[in-house]
Amino acid sequence: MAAYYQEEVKFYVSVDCIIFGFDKNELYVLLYKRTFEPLKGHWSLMGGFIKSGESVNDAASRVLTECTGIKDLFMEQVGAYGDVTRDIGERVISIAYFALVNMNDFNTELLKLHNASWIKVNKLPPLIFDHNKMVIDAMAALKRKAAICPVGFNLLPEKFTLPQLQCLYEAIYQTRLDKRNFRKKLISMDILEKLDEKDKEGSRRGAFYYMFNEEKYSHLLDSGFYFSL
Amino acid sequence: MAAYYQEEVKFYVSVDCIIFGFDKNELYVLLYKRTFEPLKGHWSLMGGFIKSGESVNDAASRVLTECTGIKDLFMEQVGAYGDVTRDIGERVISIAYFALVNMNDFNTELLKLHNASWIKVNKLPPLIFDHNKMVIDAMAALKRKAAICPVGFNLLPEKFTLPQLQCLYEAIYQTRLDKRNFRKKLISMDILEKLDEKDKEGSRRGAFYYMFNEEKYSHLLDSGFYFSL
DNA sequence: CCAAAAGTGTTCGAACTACACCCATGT
DNA sequence: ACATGGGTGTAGTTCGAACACTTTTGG
Repeated sequence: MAAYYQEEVKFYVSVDCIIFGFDKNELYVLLYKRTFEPLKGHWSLMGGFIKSGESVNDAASRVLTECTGIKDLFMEQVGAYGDVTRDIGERVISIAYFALVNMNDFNTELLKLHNASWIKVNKLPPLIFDHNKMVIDAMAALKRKAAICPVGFNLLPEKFTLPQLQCLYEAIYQTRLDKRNFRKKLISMDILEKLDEKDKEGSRRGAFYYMFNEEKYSHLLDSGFYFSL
Repeated sequence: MAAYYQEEVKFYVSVDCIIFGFDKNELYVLLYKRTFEPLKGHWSLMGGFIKSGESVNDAASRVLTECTGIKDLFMEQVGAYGDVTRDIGERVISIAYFALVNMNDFNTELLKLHNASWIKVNKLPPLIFDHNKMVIDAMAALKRKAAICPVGFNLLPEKFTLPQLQCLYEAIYQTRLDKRNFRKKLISMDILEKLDEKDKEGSRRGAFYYMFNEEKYSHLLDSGFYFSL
């Protein structure tokens, strides 16, 4: 391959992943304690260096699969972070991604293995480098995305209840929503499938399970519908 | 400085700038014909490699200043582009930024010097690499941004008329807007200053000039107001 | 006097908000 | 029987969408 750009400088480039989870009415981020220098022992996002012959997206996928054990998570780029001194080791340019995962799919062994924990987004500890800013930016990106695309379902089990779904959106938007208005809107969209089965965990009466109907949704998209919450 | 990451690979990292301009009811992008290999002679965005000791944002500012002659343009990151083969020379990871500029502030000599031209966004030629995608993504970013922040004014002269402003938003959103509704909304926001002077270019009758009042706007922001169009 | 763009109010319907009570069930 | 969360409908308001005519003035 011709060396066109010889006189230019090269940089380390990494990806950092903001992995969101949801459980018991709270949004969580997956954080871990660094096991290597610099800043060994400090809280950090999951990340990794981009390897030769690997696209930036592929690197993010790889890191996500490594630390969740799940392939093909929903993920989206947040942005590039390029301050000269953002990494105190050496200069590293990093590209942040957020991902959405169903916390119940998770085996706790993997967490232990990586020295990782789920931390409530409202109670973030100080993170290394500019990782706090990354999480904040990722939250904003999630809000924007969740308002116009039905991505929230990635944070829930396949079968979920409407109260659960409402709690999820309340956690994402950091606000309270009216129960009746929320249900009305969701049901009128006609993208959910109501099951006969009930979840009896949360209450004596039990709440009906629903499933997101991908097919209906993409059909509606074709006919000019767009999701908005 | 300790060499913590020695075993990792380094990459060329560049910035590419989507510079938007507006004139005579049309949105333009500043493009240039490459004067160096690879793909010399092809249409391309303005870009440049990140230099040692320079942050990614600084690199974008530098490139913008170099090719517009203007400092402190409004600019915002679009995202990182990291496909392995996106650059046919060698592997380069690129971070795209869009910027907004008043086309009238422009000296045509600089354009000549860089072999650059203003091209209508609706009539983009094929660009090198993934630059077409970058422009499309930048358009989307501009739409999103313009809907929630008064950034459009950066594309206009300091003094502008309401019909001009409306045309600008029509160009950004790629749609027609109702004259009366548009004026009503803008004026009710109370962020514009009406001047006594008229622009007699566009019509016999002439249209009153307005100016964006930064101070009023930031004052309103403090009291919970938010821009939305 | 005519062409061409600037400027101006009102009405209608859709969508959002607010709000309170009954239901089902396990203990 | 009661405590707990699940489920339902309506009225009022606000906001955006649609819409047509008058004004100004240079040529």
